[in-house]
Amino acid sequence: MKRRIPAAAAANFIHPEFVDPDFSATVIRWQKQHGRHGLPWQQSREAYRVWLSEIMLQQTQVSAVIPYYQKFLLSFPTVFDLAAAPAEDVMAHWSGLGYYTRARNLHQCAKQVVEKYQGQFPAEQTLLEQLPGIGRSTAAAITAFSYGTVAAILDGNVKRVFARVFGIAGYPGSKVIEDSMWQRALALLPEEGIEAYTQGLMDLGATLCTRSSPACGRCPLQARCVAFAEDRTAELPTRKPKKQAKEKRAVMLLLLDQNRVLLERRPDSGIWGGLLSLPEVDGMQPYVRAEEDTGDTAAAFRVMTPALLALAARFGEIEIRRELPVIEHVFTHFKLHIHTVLAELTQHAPQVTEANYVWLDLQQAADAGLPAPIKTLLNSLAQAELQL
DNA sequence: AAGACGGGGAG
DNA sequence: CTCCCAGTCTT
Repeated sequence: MKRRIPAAAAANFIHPEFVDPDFSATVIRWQKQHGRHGLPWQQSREAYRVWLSEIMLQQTQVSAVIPYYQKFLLSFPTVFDLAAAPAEDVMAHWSGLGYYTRARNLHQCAKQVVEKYQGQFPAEQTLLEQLPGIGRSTAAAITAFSYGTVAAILDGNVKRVFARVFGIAGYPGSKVIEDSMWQRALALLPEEGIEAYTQGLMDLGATLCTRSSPACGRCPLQARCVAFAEDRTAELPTRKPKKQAKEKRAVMLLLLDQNRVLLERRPDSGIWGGLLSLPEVDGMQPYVRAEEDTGDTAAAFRVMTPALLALAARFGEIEIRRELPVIEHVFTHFKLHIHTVLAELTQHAPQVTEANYVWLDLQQAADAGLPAPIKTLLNSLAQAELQL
C-alpha cells in the first residue's frame, strides 16, 4: 500500500536541496546596508504596532498605508484602546484602505488579545494564526519582528523574488507553486538575524525586484538569479491566468421539413436581438459541463429537454435524428456552446402558423439575417446534403 | 483549489 | 484598461 504525504505537510516539508545558508546571509547583508529602515512601523518592536502595520500592508502598498497607520495609532495607541473602541470608529479610520474585512477582523482580534492574552500578543506563530485576520505569513512576520522568532513569510514580494532567483515558472497563487515556495521559504531561513532577513526579503521585492523593470544591476542576488541569467525577469513570476470567459450553452432545434428549416425571430433585446435564428429552448443556461459533447445519437437525447420536445411537437409529428456537432461561439464577455438537435417533420400538424416562427428554404435561410454561427451551420448542412 | 474582497498606482 | 499589491477567509 502506498504511503502518501498528507496535503497539509506538503507546504511544511523542508527539502534538503533548498537549504542554502548563503542566501539568507546575502539578503541580511544587503538589508543592513541598503534596505529600508525609516518606515513608521520599523521604529518599534511592540507587537501591537507590528501587527497593525502587517494587517494594513496586506495587499496594500506602503505609501497608501503610512497615513492610515499614523492616524490609527493616534486614535488607538494601544490594543486596549482599539478593543474598547466602537466598531464604527474603527471602520471610519479604515475607510479608504479597502478590504474592509481586515478592519472587522482587526477589531475582533484586538478584543481577543485583550480577553484571552491580557493584551499581550502571543509569540507562537500557531497561536497568532488562530486570531482573526492573521494568516500564516502575517503570523510569521509578527513573531519575527516582535519576538525574533525564526519564522517564514511568503508574501507577494517573496514570491516574486523566489520565482526569479530560482526560476520558478507557474502562477504563484496556485496550490502547487505556493506549496513549493513555502518549502523554500522554510529551508532558506537563517539561524540568526531573522528581522533583517525578513525585512530584506520584503525590501528586495519592493525596491529592486519589482514587477516591471527590476533593478537587477543593484541586486545582491543577481549572481545566483536564474531569471537574470536567462533574461526571463519579464516573464517571471508567471502572471495570473486570465479567468476564462464565462461559458453558457444553448440548446437549439434544427427542425427540417423536406428542405425547409424552422426559424424563430429572437426578442429585440439580448443576444442577437431581432435576428432570425434556430428555435432555442429555455434561453441560454449556464454551461454545466461538456460530457455530452460527443455528438452521437444518445447524446442528442440527453441534451433534449422536455421543452424542446414540446416545441417541436407544436409543428407536427417529428422524429429526432441526432445531435449536430457542438458549435462554440465566442463573445466579448462569454463563450457560447450551441447544442443543436436535428429533427425531421414526419407529418404536419393541422395549424403550423405560429407567431415569431417561419419556415425557410435552406438556401433562403443562408441569405437571411442569421447569427453568424447559425448561418455557418445551415450552410454546411445544405452543402453536405445530409441524409436523414 | 479557486473566488471574493477594494482602492490606488503603474504601464 | 489591465494587472498587481507586506493575504486571509470562504466556498
